[in-house]
This record gives sequence, C-alpha cells and structure tokens, in this order.
Amino acid sequence: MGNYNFQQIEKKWQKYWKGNRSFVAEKKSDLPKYYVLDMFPYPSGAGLHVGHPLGYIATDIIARYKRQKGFNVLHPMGYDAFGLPAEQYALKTGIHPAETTQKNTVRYQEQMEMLGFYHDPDTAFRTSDPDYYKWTQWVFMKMFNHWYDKKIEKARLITELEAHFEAEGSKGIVAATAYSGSFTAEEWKGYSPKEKGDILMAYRIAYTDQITVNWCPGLGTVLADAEVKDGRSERGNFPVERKLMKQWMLRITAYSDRLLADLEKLEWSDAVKSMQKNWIGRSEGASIVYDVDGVDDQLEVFTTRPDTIYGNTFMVVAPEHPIIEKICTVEQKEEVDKYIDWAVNRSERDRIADTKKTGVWTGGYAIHPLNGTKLPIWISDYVVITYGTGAIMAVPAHDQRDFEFAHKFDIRIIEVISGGDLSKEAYISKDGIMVNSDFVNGMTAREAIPLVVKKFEEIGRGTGRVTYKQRDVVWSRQRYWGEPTPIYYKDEVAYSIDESELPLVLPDVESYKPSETGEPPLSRAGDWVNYPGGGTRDLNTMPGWAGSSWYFFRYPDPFNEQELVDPSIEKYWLPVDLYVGGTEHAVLHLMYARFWTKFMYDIGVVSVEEPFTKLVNQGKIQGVSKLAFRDNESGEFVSADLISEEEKDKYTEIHVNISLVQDHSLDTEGYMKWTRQEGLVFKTNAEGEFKTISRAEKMSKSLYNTVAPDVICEQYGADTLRMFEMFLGPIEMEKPWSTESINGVFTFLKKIHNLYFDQEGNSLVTEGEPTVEELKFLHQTIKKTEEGIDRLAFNVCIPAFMVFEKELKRLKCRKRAILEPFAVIMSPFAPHMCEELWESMGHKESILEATFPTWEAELIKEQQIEYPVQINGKVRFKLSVDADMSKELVEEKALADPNAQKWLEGKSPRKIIVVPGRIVNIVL
RNA sequence: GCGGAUGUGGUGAAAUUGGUAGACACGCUAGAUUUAGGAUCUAGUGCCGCGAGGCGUGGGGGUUCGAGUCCCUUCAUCCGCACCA
Repeated sequence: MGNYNFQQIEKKWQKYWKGNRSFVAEKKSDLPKYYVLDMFPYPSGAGLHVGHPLGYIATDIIARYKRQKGFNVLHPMGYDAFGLPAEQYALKTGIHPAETTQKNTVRYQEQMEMLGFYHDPDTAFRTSDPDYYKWTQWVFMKMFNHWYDKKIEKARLITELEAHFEAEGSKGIVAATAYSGSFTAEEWKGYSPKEKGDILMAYRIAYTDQITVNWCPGLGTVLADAEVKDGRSERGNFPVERKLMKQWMLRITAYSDRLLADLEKLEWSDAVKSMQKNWIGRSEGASIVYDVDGVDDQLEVFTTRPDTIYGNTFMVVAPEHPIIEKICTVEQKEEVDKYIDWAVNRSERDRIADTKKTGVWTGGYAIHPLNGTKLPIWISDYVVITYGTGAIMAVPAHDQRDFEFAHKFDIRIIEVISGGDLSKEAYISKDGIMVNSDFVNGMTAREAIPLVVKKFEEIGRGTGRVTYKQRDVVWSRQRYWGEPTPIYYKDEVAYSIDESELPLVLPDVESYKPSETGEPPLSRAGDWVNYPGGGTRDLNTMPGWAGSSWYFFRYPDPFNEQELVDPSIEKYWLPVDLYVGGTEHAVLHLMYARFWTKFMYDIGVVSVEEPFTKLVNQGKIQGVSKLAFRDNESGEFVSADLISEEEKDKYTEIHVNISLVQDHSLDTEGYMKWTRQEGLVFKTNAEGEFKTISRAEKMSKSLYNTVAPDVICEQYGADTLRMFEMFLGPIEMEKPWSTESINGVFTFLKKIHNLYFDQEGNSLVTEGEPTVEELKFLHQTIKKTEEGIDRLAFNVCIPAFMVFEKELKRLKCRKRAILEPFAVIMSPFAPHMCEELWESMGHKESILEATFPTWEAELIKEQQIEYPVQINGKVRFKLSVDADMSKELVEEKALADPNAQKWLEGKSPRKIIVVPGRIVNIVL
C-alpha cells in the first residue's frame, strides 16, 4: 500500500489556499462572527520547534470548524516584534534589528504555512511596523492626556482637570494620584508652568516619577518587578540593583478594583484567575494613625486585623521609613544607622532566603490610640516600605511574624483572642473570643472588626481602608528596539507631540549601545533628539509589553490609517471569543492587555471592557533531553547502565544532542565530531554500547533537545503532525514529546487514504444508498466530534475517527453519502488530505465551504437496549429490551429473566432501580 | 507558609448529569505474509488465580442500591506568590 503522497498533497493545497485567499475574514457580515486568537509569537532566530504549534493547531481546528459551522471566522497571526534578542544581536553584529526581525518573520511564516494554518494573511503585521506602533504611541499619548476620576471610576481628559483647578482649585477632586497637597483656584493661577506641569503630571495615567527601580546594568535598562527573579533579570540572568531614577509609569493601580472585579465575568481557569487576584493583592482593613511621643509627626499603619488593637504592644517600621530620623534617640543612633545600612544593602535574594527576624529599637514610642500606653517603635526589614504605609502595629499574640519578633527581642505579648496556645505560636483565627479588649470583649474577632473600625472613625484616629499589592507599572526602557515615547520637554515641562506627527518613527542610530554618559541609545540619534519648534525629545522607548497590550483590536481592521479601529468593525468582532496561549503570560501580558482595554473603553475607542472572553492555556510540549555521564575526576564518559544510584554524584550530566542518540545509545563518534573534540574516552557496557539517560524538560536549543516541525513534516506530513499533537492528550496539559507513537496516527491517515483511493489513485467511492447502521455510526461520530471540538478535547475526536474507519472497513462501506461527511468532519484535523478527498469526490469548491454536518438524534437512537443487570451492586447478566419500554416493564422483565431467578431463589427483592438507558439494579 | 492544579495499566490517555473503568494509540506477546525494512495484516494484553472467582482509578474514611466522578481527611508531584501587615 502507501500511495499517500502527503508531500505532494500538502504542497498542492497550501498553494491553493494561499492563491484563493481562503482564510481572509469578511470585515463585516450578517453571519455570526467567531474571533479566535493565539498569543502572537516573538519571531526568534531559532524558528519554531514542535512545542510551539500546539496552541496554533488547536486554534486552527477551531477556526476551520467554526467556518464550516457557518461563522465568519477571524483567525489572525501577527508578530510581537520589538524585543531584546534582536537588539542584542544588533549590538553584536551591527545588523539593524528590523532586518533580523524581517528575516525571522519570513521564516516563521514559511513554517506556519507548512503546517497548513488558517491565518488571515492581512493580519501578518509586526508591532515594529510604524503603521502599527503609530497607534501604540497614540494610546500612550491618550494616557498621558488623561487622569483617573475615582468618583465616577473613569478616565477623563486632563484638560477637564485643569479647568477644574482653574475654577475651584483642588477641592472636590477625587483622583488616582500620589499628589496629596491642596490649593485654591487663586493659588493654582499663581503657579509657574513648571509647578503646574508637575502637579498635572502626578494625575496623568501615563506619568513620569522619580522612583526606586530595578536597574539592570547588564542590560542597560530598568525592569518591571515581574521581570526580576531573585534579584536577577529574567532575561539574560544579570544582577539587578535598586536605584532611584525618573521613569515613565502607567497608573494601572487606578484600575485595580475593576481588574479584580471583572475577573468574575471571564471564562478563564482558576489558576490564572487566582494568579491575577494574587498579583492585584487586594486586602481590606483599616489605617490607624498613632501619635508619636515627643514629636509632632504621626505614624500611620495599615492592618487587616483592627480587632487585635488591644494586643498591640509595639510598632515596626521599614528601614526606609522617613519617621526614623525624627524619632531616633541619640543613644540609639549608632545602632540604628548600622542596622539601616546593613538592611538596605542586603540583596533581595538574601532577604528572601533569611526569614529570621532582625531589627533594632529606634528609642522612640508611639501612643496607643485607645488606651494611651507607650509602644516602642522598632525597625525591621520584615516590614517593607512598598506595601501599605511601610509601618505596622505589631500584635505578637495574633500574628506569627510579630510573635517571632517579640520572642527574639523579649517584648510583651498580650492575648486578646482566646482559643490559641501562645506558648507555641501566634493564634490567627478570627473565630476565637475577644478578651482583654474593653468594648469588644466576648464577641468573636470577626464580629469585632467592624466595631473597632467604627470606633477609630468616631475618634478620628483611623478609617476602613483597602490596599493593593499591585503597583504602577514602569513603562520606559533605556533601549533602542522599541516604540519611541511621543513626548518632548520644554523648560522642564513634558508635552505630548501632536497627533498629526504620529507615527514618531524610530530613528536610525550608528550604535545600539547606550551613550557613554549612560543615556539611552536614542541620544545618539543626531538631530532627531531636538523637537522642531524647540524642546528636546524623550529618549526612552516603551517596554515589550506595549505592542501586545492592544494588538487584538487591530486585527479586524489592520489597514485603517484614520483610526485605531473602525468602531463598527470593532463592535462586530470584539471581544475575542477564544484566546489561546501559554501560562507564562498569565499575569503580565494579560493584566496589561486588560488594563489597556479598560482605558480604551473609558475614552470611547472600544466597546468592550474585557478583551478575552475565554482563555485556554495550552501546556507546553516538553523536550526529552538525553544525558551522558562524565566522571568528575578522570573526565571519562561512562555508559549510564554502569553507574549505580549511589555513585551518581561522582559524575557530571552532560546534555548531548538528541539526534545523536538512538534507543538510549549515543553515537560516540558523532558526539566528538559535534563537539569538535577528539580523543574522548567512552566506557561502554558489555554490548559495546554507550547508554544515556532521558529527562523531560523544557524544549530549548541550549539543551539540545529540540525537534523541528520541518523534520516531522518531511517524514510524516503536516496532517500527521497536527493530528498527533492533538492526539497526545488534552491541550492544557504538559507532556513530553515522543516521536515513538506518531506511527499510529500516520498509519491511520494511510488507512483513510486507502479507504478513498486504490493503488493507482483512482477514487473508490461508490454511490449506493447508505444503510441505517452505516448512518447510525456516521452520526455518532459526528456527535462525538462536535462535542469534542466544542470543549476543546481534540484528543477524543481522533479516536472517534479511528473507530469509525474500522467500522467502515467491517461494513465494507465506501458510499459517498458516508464518506463525504466523514471527510468534512475530519478536515479541521487533517485539512490537506481532506481537501484531496473532497476534490476526488468531484467537488469544485474547497472543503472549507462545506457545511459541517449535524448529527441526527433520531438516527442514533437505539431500537434495543442491553441493560446490565446488577444484583446487589454486581453486574450478573445482560437484559435486552425495546428502547421505548417503560421503567415498570423493564423491571418486570428483569425479574422474570431466568438469570435473575437464579439469584433470587424465590425471595422477593427489597428494591429495584431502573435508570433508563443505563442500568438495572436489584437489591436483595 | 499561602494560593492553584494533577494523581487511572508497562506508556500517552478515555469515561455527558454518580450507572458495565481502562475507549483509542504506543509498547509488548503469538501468528500470518513479504522483494525482511523501523512495512502490512490477525489475535491477545489491568492485576492475582489452572479455574470458578477475587482485587482494582495515590492512601484512609463517609454519603449512596451504585463513587474515578460527590463530601471529609491524608500523602505525593507540578506550577504560581511569598516576611503583603
């Protein structure tokens, strides 16, 4: 057998689809729309490996299926093209990142085409195209020109704020801002342009601020908190230091509440939702203001447990807290300075690794707001300046950290909630009963919380408050390969450029390095840095997140020069119905995309508040690495089967290229050639083989375990690869790549080919009327396929096809009425082959135009049902009855059955359960 | 520590609302066939047992006529966050 010439077939249909622009969506249509989206890739130089297409195959299947179901389908694929690798390559080689990006994009496109994907070719833009980033800059400018009004929970024009200041001063404004001053209209009018500019800046949604940032000297740029892992950069693994710098920020915190609340509306996994919730980190509590003994300043703390106020025996402030210098006594000064110096210079990494409590007393006291006792104020780095107010009321009896601290420094512990064992640990439950607590004694802690807050509000000592872990996001990078910031400065005041000047095109520079003075690469852009008409340009570029924060709005209308997106088109297409991508973007990208969407909604550019209705995180396909053992002392390589478990630590594991390994045996000659090393010693086993071990881990070039889809396509074809990847298991799950079982799918496709064609390639399809049995099997298969696709369980569709193929073979059925719909339902999975089958059956149109058949419930209904009959929970025999027989009749028939009589032996059963269509259970 | 997920044969995995656990595929075993190749076809394959039969969805307990599925508890693995007040 085997004239399944997949190479020829696949080439033919890929050319056909391309030539006919088969996958271009109608911009607007009376048809219902379906918008399915992949997280667009960064086009890296390495090209795709077999792990990448997993999600793309899934979305491709959905896209083709939905089209056959009568939807107008948009399945776009563009490129997230700004980013570090191209720039670092440019630093090394001098090749312009645009050139590298262009080359890599073409390679990606070829590979995707090879896999037969349904991607709208009009959407293949790059975020680095000026026509695209024009709108990235445009949104940024809008953020610069808006502030967030907390009263109506909406972004508003900054000019409206100015007008308000002009008329009434700062009174009556409730905004998301760090500005805490107040002024009258008269005062405002008297301010200099710089003073006004500074105040307005503190309100803008895109604003600059002098902040402590994660400065990464190795990369020459600042990084977002999330881009830093254990004190090192996530990319490149360079050390990161804390440094005070002026940076662009986006006021995402203004949206924290909405970002949190709207999670409820989304069909996202609990895992991602909880990661987002965690990141926003909302907590409800109270802020309480303490007087400080002998000083005018007050100390404000945030707590989630105001109920424990009477257990408060000391205060702790972060080492950076400004109050320290005011309250620190002369006697304590030296010790305090020493501690602060140590704590501040301690690396993030050490601080996390070491959870032992450290600290020092300032010498000062705070006054308990309810009972007036003096509470010593301590400094410790277990309190961080960036959360809450950077100061806490310590309640050692009911907070584990305070408990440890109090024990170490021998501070008083007062129990105020009974029920715990304070000799061992703090008692943190809210269900205990309050004691030693004046007016809340006797109630539970949970009940006490609102009463204590109320009390503080009455005496003007505090208020109920909500805090968030989330902080504003740093939105500037001192890099070249990104969107230039559309801002210029004149007399130290920032202005946005005019909309007509967009796009602000990234200028060429002769070197991509930062300048000698540490300024960004754009400082080398010659005259570009001067804004025409006076002033100088901002030299920062935006982070990689910028382009990906809104790209899904551009796909429906990618060539629009007048608007970011035509509102009527946007209304038709958005939101995205299904978004598929990896978990690595669970927090940052998805958070920023949601934030930008909400902002754009506020200013009326888009009609949706949430961009992605349903999100699916595809599990990555892991690589299977091959490792050889090398003796640490002798440097000899030793076959893995010669090494016992205990000896393993005497050897180093070396990743070897998986193509050099067959059946765990390493081609040692090949290895030496590959590593360009000669005379290596390999200790082989008794059979003369050198064994390696396998390990599933991330598929990565550096671990030499990548498998290119090109190789698989050449050997088995794209249809086999697609089906195989879907067959491996549920798309959400992580699984190691194994080529071993691919043959099963390949054989199946060959069988399908043989079902439709003879050896010479002539069609075997016959014209007879299908039998009821044949139709029944067909419709069962359609049903399974439809249900499988609807819940993205592609791994159950393919077995259904396999079973059906066997069934057809058994029935010797090659009837058109059966084989035609069969080709249609399989076509999303193996599109090339099914097109070929479709054509061979005399169709002129592409199989894409064929309607996905609907299963007919009547047809698959059984005439006779075979009930398993249980006696006391065990199946004892089978009972065949008419499908429409009533429960009572089934019961009667079951009891009358000789098999049942055998078990009953004349006794009458206690109970009989008949579940229609399922089972009969007789209980004795 | 907190949060989220996952535990089913030798392997990847199936199993609508609780209703014959292990579909389908890989692998393995036996056989057939061939121009012998890692091709193709047929049969078998959860475990124990010669057998009837018994036991089986990480462990323990519960609800139910009936539990992979629901509840409680415990263990293991993976992921995320982490002195968050």
